[in-house]
Amino acid sequence: MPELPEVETVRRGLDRLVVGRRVGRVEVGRERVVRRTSPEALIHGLTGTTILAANRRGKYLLLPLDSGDELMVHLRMSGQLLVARAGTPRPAHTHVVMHLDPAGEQPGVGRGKQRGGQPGDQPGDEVWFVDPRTFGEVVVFDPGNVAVELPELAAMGPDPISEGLSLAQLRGIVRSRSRQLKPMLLDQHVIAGIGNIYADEILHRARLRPGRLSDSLSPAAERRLHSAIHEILGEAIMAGGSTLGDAQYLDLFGDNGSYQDDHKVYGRGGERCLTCATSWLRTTQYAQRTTVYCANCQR
DNA sequence: AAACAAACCTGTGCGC
DNA sequence: TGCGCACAGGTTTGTT
Repeated sequence: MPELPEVETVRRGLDRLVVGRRVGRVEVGRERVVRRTSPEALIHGLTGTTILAANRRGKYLLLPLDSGDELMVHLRMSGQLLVARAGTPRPAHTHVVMHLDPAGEQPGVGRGKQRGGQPGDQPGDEVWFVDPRTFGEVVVFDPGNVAVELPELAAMGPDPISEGLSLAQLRGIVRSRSRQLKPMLLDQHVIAGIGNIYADEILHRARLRPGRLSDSLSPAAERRLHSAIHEILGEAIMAGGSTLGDAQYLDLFGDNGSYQDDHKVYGRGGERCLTCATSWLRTTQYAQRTTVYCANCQR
């Protein structure tokens, strides 16, 4: 489900509510979501640690811990990260639960107000990892050994938001290979964070067809692609991401995004193009993914 | 090097 | 109402 804007929205929620908090008890339900290591490794790696930051690279959430290890969460297609007061009934498919000590108990590290009560005088919060399809995963890894423990991180392309992607950089990327633009945008080794929704929206904004070869762009077209990547991702983050009809994507607090209301092509196959108002949007396939584009606007 | 297919799972919506 | 099929935001792996 979630692409860069959705993961970024979750990251901001973690930054507000989870960073600076100490992890108490950890529960693991289905082992599949900790398949990279084991339930014991996750529980041992998290229990008693304090979360120092909430970072994101592409669709990966990376939370450094005061132990020196790092927590990685990937939502894949149907994963959600939600916070709730301890004791709140959990939804189906809740596979990992992290109990957070009450806020304000950590001297020195706390971000929120030090609310001066005794530890334990209020229920702590819980962070839930919920994932019906169990494609997502949760792992504690050693960042000093990332090439072995999370090799895909080391091989990932630049993240346009968290790391930046200059026009010169994008020119280097598109000219150094001859790839169809849609599969290229989806390839996390090339640029990190773009998925099926935003690839289509970016190409429509840039007025480029999904099948155009990356090394066939004019300098002006390269500029349009560069601008579109930043504009679309930026607007989507401002809107809190896209929540589709099935409401699978919700942020940390259970709220939906609103960028779905601004989609110009995704999910609109067969409709008239909103931009040119003359052509009908075509649905086709690239990289085994449904792709919608306007043959009039996009060349 | 790049394109393609299948695989990993569960839920939902649609046609019959 | 019930059943079967197609399809879904992602990524990896193995083949052409």
